[in-house]
This record gives sequence, structure tokens and C-alpha cells, in this order.
Amino acid sequence: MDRLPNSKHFDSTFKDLRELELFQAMSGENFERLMQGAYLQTFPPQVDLIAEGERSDFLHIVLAGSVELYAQWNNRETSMATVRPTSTFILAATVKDAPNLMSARTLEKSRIVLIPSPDIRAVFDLDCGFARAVVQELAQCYRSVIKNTKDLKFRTSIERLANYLLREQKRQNGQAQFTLPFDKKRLASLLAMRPENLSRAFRQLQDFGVQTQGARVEIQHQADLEALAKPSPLIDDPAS
Amino acid sequence: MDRLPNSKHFDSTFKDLRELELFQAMSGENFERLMQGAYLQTFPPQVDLIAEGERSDFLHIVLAGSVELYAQWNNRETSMATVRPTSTFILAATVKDAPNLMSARTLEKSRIVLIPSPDIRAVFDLDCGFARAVVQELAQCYRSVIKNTKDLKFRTSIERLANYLLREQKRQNGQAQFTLPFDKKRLASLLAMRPENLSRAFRQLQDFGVQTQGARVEIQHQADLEALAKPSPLIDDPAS
DNA sequence: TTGGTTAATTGACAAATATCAAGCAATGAA
DNA sequence: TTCATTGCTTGATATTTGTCAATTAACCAA
Repeated sequence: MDRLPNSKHFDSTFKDLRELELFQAMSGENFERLMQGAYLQTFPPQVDLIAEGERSDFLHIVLAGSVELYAQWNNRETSMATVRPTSTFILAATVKDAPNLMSARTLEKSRIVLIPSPDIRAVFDLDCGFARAVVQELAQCYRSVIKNTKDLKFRTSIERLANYLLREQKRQNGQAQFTLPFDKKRLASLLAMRPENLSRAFRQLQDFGVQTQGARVEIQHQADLEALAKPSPLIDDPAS
Repeated sequence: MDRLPNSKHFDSTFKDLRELELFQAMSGENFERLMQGAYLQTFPPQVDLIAEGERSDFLHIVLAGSVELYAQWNNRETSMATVRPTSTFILAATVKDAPNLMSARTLEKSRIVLIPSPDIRAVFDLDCGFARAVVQELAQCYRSVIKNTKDLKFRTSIERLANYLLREQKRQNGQAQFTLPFDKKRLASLLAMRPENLSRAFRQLQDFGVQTQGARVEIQHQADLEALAKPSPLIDDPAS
């Protein structure tokens, strides 16, 4: 692993990090301190970064690529979320110094900053701006998970898929055509369904104007799909 | 509503609140400020306190009784969590000044403190100790919801019920006999099942040594129930 | 007590979802 | 190219969960 100051890219990386909402309000001095202990690493795809149940040694920040959070129980595995640039993961475990509730692995080649958890907790005790920023980040995460719970408890698998497609379409700038960001097996797991049922669900969505070819999706009848999905800002709007 | 300082009970209520982890680290001055704007109110059962989608005007703290958090979508309703003394709810919406993602109603007669959200945000910007305490509380809430998601995605309804009974048993000091804290309709909703299926699930659990009579539960064969439930600290341990 | 309301249970059935097995399609390595 | 591997799809079937209707049980006010 490279210590950040030794990296050829540390100037631009510093700037990227400093612009993160999480690090904007804190003092330059404390930011320096965090960066001095930090590592920058590029990981290939499918690399396990942290394991469920382990203590959180580092706060992770995804600068490029994407990371899957997943969990296991009773020999089963489920995908919990995807982390994309630029955001953190296992912040809650880090500030509580508690075991990770989820594992994480890279989905693609990813640039990740690792900041030692003790540094985070130490600076967090010193720097009010940072503490306040952590609150905003955690509140955001909390609300995301609540929305996900509502999605799971209220909707059938087809409704979950329909709403997922609408959200993904928005995230990719709202064009009728877009590409699924990962394979369908993982998508099925994320949506709490089996791959077989995801296939069947996609076929049922053809009646609502959704065409697929491999990972390519085209929403031909937006209104029909929305009538089926009944999206709600209190479930599907990432900002609200 | 009573302003706190006018309440006959404000001395002991102050003390109770000050002992809350959320308010322990903050300065006396800022605590006073929060209390000056605060209201204390006793509500009868089944009173709606906040509604999903509304802005959060007050941070709520349950001093006595219990409060149900629930959500609605498409003419359906689901129970999300139960809040018991002494803890807060809608903290995330308050600090983000965002719409509530859940509604709340009293389950029983409840004593609740309401602190105006602008006060919370103002003091939160002034007082580092408070900001740090908010982080701890939010991290705890976040982890609870993650655990709940794992419970939902991994387990069948009978496994969810089995694990719920084990958790509730622990919460009530681990005796073989205990009483369900609310009616079965609400329990079914909390566990993402229909009342009919909850009935049937209780009957299936008889084979695993669970006897019920009304709200009274007796776990006669702890080992059998645990073998079915396969509880995991990373899902079922409220502390970890 | 009575009657009226709601909660809880039961059975029959329908819908949703999971599982198993097979086959096809896409991908990458030799 | 070929083979092998993996991902995706399809059909048949099993299991789980939901719905509807009817009944019983519990509770409360008059």
C-alpha cells in the first residue's frame, strides 16, 4: 500500500478528498493529520476489502470504481448496497469501534483511500466541523437504509425491479436507454430475488414497455412502467 | 403542552434527560438552552405524533410508554420499529431538516419530550460534545436498521418470529416466560407477515417447544428454538 | 348481564417466490 | 478455432406467503 504522501497522485487526491462534504468543514491541520496516516490503493475487481464481523481498522473512501457491500448468514449471501465515488463505507462501525455488519468487495478496478479508524475517532473528538459532517453522512446513510426497508416490505419483486430501473435511469441522467451497472446475479441479490425470478420479472416487464438485451435496458413506455412501479419520493428519491 | 420549566416534574425530568447519552457530553449552558424551548407532554394511546412526509418540527424523546414507527405506501401500512424509554426518534430527519420517512404513534400512554428541531440544529452547531453524541446515536440507529434488513432478506417468516421471540426474551431478562409487548396484528406487521400467517407460525413453533396463550409466551425447549432460529450477533444482538 | 366491536384463529384457495434440472448464450483461454 | 466456464434463461414443480370467508375469542360500554 502507498502512504498518500508518497503517491505520485497525492496532490489531486488530496484535493478530491478535501472537497468531500465529509472533510470540507474540518480544519486544515486536522485534515493533514488524517491524510498523514492514510493509504491510497488501487484494487483489482473482486477483491475482498473487509469482512463482516471483523473490527473496522480503516474508514474506506471510494475514489473510483465501485464496491459491493454484502452480508452472510447460514451459508447464504445477499448484496446490501453498492458504494460509488465519492463516498465512504463502514463509517458507523468506525466511529463506534464495533464489528462490521457487512463485508465489502470491489466490483471493478477501484481506487480507495484507507484512513486508520483510530485516526478518525481521534480527529472526530478534536474537530467539531468533522463531527458535524459525520452526522450528516450518517443521517444520509440511515435514511437510505430506511428507504430500502420500505422497498422490501411493501413491494413485490416485480415492483422492486420496476422501481430499481426507474432509479437507475435517473442516476444515469434519465435517458430511455441505459446499461445495468453490474451483472444480473448481483442485481437479483440486491433486489432480494433469485436470478431465475429476475429473468422472469424482466420478461413480465416487457408488457410495460421495458426491453432488455443483455445489460442494455430501454424503457419504451415510461408512463406504463411508472404506473406499475408507483415510485414514491419517500422510498425512491435518494436526496430526500 | 407544558413548557418544561412549568411542569411540576421538571426537576426529575431534567435529570432523566441529562443522563441520556445524547445529552451527557454537552455543556450545561447548551443543555439549558435546549430545555428552555422544550415541551413535555403525556399522550394517550394511539395518538399520531408525526406523519411521514412532514417536516420534522421537533426531536422526540420517549421518557415513558412506547411509540410505534410505521410507514405507508400504496394504501398499505407496515410497522417499522418500536421506540422505548429512553430514546429519541426522527433524529436523522431533524438534523438534516428533511421530511420524515416514517410516521409515529403512541402505543400506550406515553410521556414524551419535544425539542424544537431548529434548537437541536443550532445547539448541534455550537456544541461539539452534542455533535459527537448525535453521531453515536445515529450510528447505533443505522446499525439497527442494517440488522433488520439482514433479518428480512435472509430469513423466512418463521425464522423471523423465532429470532424475535429469542430477542424479546433477552430484552425481558431471559426468563422462559414472558409477555408480548403489543398485539399480534402489530407483531405480524413488524415481522413482515400477515396476522393469519403469524397465527400459523406460532402453531408451527409448538413443535419447537414454544407455548403461547394470548400474549403470554413460554419457551419450553430453548435449544430447539435456537436450533431453528440460528441467531447471529451480527443480526440479533442489539448492542454489537 | 347484553350486544357490539375488534382481535385472533382456522380452512380453503390463490399468488408469489424458491428450487431443481436442463439448455442456451456469452466469455475467455489454449 | 475449440473447449471449458460462467451467466442467463426456461420449464416443471415445491414451498412460502397472501387472500378471502367464516368462526371463535376477548374486550368494552351500556
